[in-house]
Amino acid sequence: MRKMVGRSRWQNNFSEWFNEIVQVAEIMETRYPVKGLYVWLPYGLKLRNHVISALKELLERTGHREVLFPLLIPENLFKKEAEHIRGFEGQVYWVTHGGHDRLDIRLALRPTSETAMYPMFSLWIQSHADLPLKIYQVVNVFRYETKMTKPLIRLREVTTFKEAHTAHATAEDAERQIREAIQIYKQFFDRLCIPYIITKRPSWDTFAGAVYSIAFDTLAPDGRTLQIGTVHNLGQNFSRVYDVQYERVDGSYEHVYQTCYGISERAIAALIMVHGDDIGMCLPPEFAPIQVVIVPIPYKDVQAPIEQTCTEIYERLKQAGLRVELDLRDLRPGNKYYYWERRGVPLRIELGPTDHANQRVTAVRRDTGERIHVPLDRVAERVPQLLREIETSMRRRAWEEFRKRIKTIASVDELQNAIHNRNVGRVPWCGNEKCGLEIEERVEGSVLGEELFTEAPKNRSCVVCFQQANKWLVVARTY
RNA sequence: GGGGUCGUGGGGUAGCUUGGUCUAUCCUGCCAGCUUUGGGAGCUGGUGACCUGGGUUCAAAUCCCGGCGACCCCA
Repeated sequence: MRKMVGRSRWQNNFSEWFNEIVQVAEIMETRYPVKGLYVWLPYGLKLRNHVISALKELLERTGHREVLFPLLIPENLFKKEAEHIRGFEGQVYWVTHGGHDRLDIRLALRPTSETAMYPMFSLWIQSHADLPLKIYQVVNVFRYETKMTKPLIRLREVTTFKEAHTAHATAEDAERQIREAIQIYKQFFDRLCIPYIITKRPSWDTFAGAVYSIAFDTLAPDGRTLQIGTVHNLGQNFSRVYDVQYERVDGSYEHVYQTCYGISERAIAALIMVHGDDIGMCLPPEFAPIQVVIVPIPYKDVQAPIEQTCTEIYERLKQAGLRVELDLRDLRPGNKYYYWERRGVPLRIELGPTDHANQRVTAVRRDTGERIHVPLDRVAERVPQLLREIETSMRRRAWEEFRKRIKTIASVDELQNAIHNRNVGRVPWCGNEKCGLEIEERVEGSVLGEELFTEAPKNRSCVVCFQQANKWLVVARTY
């Protein structure tokens, strides 16, 4: 049996690895001549579409309806909510001209869509019967990043922003919606086999205009966390400004309570990085553009029958609903192995003279390198089974690796040490903003927030002020 | 926000310090042919590059300035 592929470059030269794989696996063309903009290639776009479908399915199943808003937002609407604009104004692209004419009102390329949508909400929502309103869209958004850009991770055009927006009659219902959103995102990332930690962002890192923000973070091989999803409770901050009111049963009026939540193509970045190794990607079968590749090994005297059998297998798997590719190119088998392995195809089926003589194929798992002989007449049942096994073990392995790198720690010094060693630190915290900010001063990481869905620390003292701690604060280097 | 390094065929590079036989090196890729096929085969032939704009100079891949782009470090 072949040993699992190494991960030294993946881990120690992650940035280089990532940039190379994104290109070599034909996810994106990174040479587009504008900073922070990239081209989706056919293979990458298929991957992207599968990811989008999975989330759409989860959103539709929970009563969200898809819409599509314009890209341009007039300045006066965009600037209505003071906090919101304060958070975004430094990174907005403005359209100032139409042809030769200077526009009277500048138009923003949406950095996010609250200010485009909520004026419409005020037209759409009249009575309590219109609530809750739950919509989403998958669009591009623009943010003028001044920092170094990186494909799929830090972009000036986020091309795959899956944003949901909801409106509710009561604060309680908005809270319920937050919990639903978290459940949806959990299921989504579970399907992607991406591990995550959920935190409530600290007050100084809340989404501009939100009451509070909750975020999902995963971990890159280089020890930085990657924010892959956010859920915001907007309270009535926006509905007051955009005058989104509804009429109650008793005839009185109230502003709606809102939430919004979004996921970008960072989910795809996570998919690539979390499951990668030194050769390249390894994609969970649900999302792999090609789930199975068949590689014939055509020795001269048996070439025709082997290719014939491969074609039959190909047809059979295709009929079983799998995304399968038959590689008949005139290349050596080894060359083809590397080719498909880099692209993350989860399962390879080889058929050579020995297999042929024994009426079997050799299946090779991308995640473990394990070789499995499958009788020809059982291929159609065994392959889907193997794909399920691959998914399960990919998910388990990813979570195991993730958990190992979340370190529970009792002092600031140890925290700095853990972060330095490419881990995520989890420290007892009193809940005071001052202590949180001091931690950011004293270690080379940032506060992700207070960990949610976990037991509060017992008999522990805050690592800064040594008062009774009631929360776990998660700290890491971040993207 | 501050500092630094760099830009040569599709990818990776040599050449730059000391300007001139650079008609630009090597590896890889790609195309054609032969030969091969159980982990990146071999041989032959072919294809293809000095980021951009200005400046210095008899002469610029090489020196200077701007732009665009890439990467790294610090806050």
